[in-house]
Amino acid sequence: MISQTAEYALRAIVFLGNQAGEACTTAQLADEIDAPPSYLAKVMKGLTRAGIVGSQRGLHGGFTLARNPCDVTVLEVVNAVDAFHRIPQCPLGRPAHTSGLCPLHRRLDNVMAVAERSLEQATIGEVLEEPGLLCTLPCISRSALNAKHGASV
Amino acid sequence: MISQTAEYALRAIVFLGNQAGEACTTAQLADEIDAPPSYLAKVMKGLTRAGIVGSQRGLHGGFTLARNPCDVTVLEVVNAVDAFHRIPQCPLGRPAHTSGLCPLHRRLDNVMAVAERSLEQATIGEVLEEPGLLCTLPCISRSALNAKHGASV
DNA sequence: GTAATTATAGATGTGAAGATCTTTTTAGTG
DNA sequence: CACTAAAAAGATCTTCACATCTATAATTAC
Repeated sequence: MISQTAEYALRAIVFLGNQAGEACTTAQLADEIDAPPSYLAKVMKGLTRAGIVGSQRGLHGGFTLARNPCDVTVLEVVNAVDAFHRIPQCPLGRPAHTSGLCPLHRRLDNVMAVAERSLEQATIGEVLEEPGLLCTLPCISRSALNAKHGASV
Repeated sequence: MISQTAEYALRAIVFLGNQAGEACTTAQLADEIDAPPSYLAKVMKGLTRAGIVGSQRGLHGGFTLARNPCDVTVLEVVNAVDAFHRIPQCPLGRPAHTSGLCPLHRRLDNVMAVAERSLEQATIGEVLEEPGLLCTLPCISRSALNAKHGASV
């Protein structure tokens, strides 16, 4: 349901959301969120096309979050790179069942619907502001963050 | 989330549940549920190992549902062939986060939990007895069913 | 016993997602 | 302008779920 690609995309968005407008290159991002750089480039393209991040080429370019984190849902990010699939009709497509789903697939689709709603209710803003944890970034320690902000860049 | 393999397994279980104890060979099953026969054989092995279906070799052998359909959850079937994955810990495994999940992955795991619960609440018995649809079997029409029960076997 | 039928086991093939690499285009800097 | 930094684009490689095939073991019928 959450593909590896979607996982990278979410990490990237959360990281950018914490960067307060600072542009971030693919190489930087890849290092921070522990994703393969060349693959991340492809993932970021998807997020750019979807309008979730803005991109700037050339020197001092990079990616920035294009929208308010509180308005970006986790589902949007997932869909931007790897569309979430519901069950539109019975997979076997027998003539008698072109409209509506059989009992089995109705239930399975319901599971997907529940999951989809759950993904839609979570926003990036919420994730960023979640209290009670050491890290606001997924799996990146505060110390690493401070080091980065204090030293280089 | 619901892999192709799990889809085949569910169709097979629903079909067997509707067969009232009649043993069904892999070839028959594959034909009925529209699954690749040789692959279905492998899927059925998983269901057998999990104790959800019983198997009988030799002439007049085949598979039968080993338990009361009402006691078999959709989740059990899925897990028998293609384990449902929660997020046990932060995928990056930074030392600081070995216990508990970061805000992002806590939410993602929550989505999985919601889906898992939903899969667990649906039983095969429910699917079989669902009213208001032409088919009790997924995507197999009543007429096809009657033909089968009336004629051969 | 033999032959037929069927599940079981394991080796092998295939395609799509995941990942990498190279080239091109765009933007800033001196 | 030339030079460099960075995203965009697209070709290619890799890996794993999905699928197939062949051989073996178990059961029944005769």
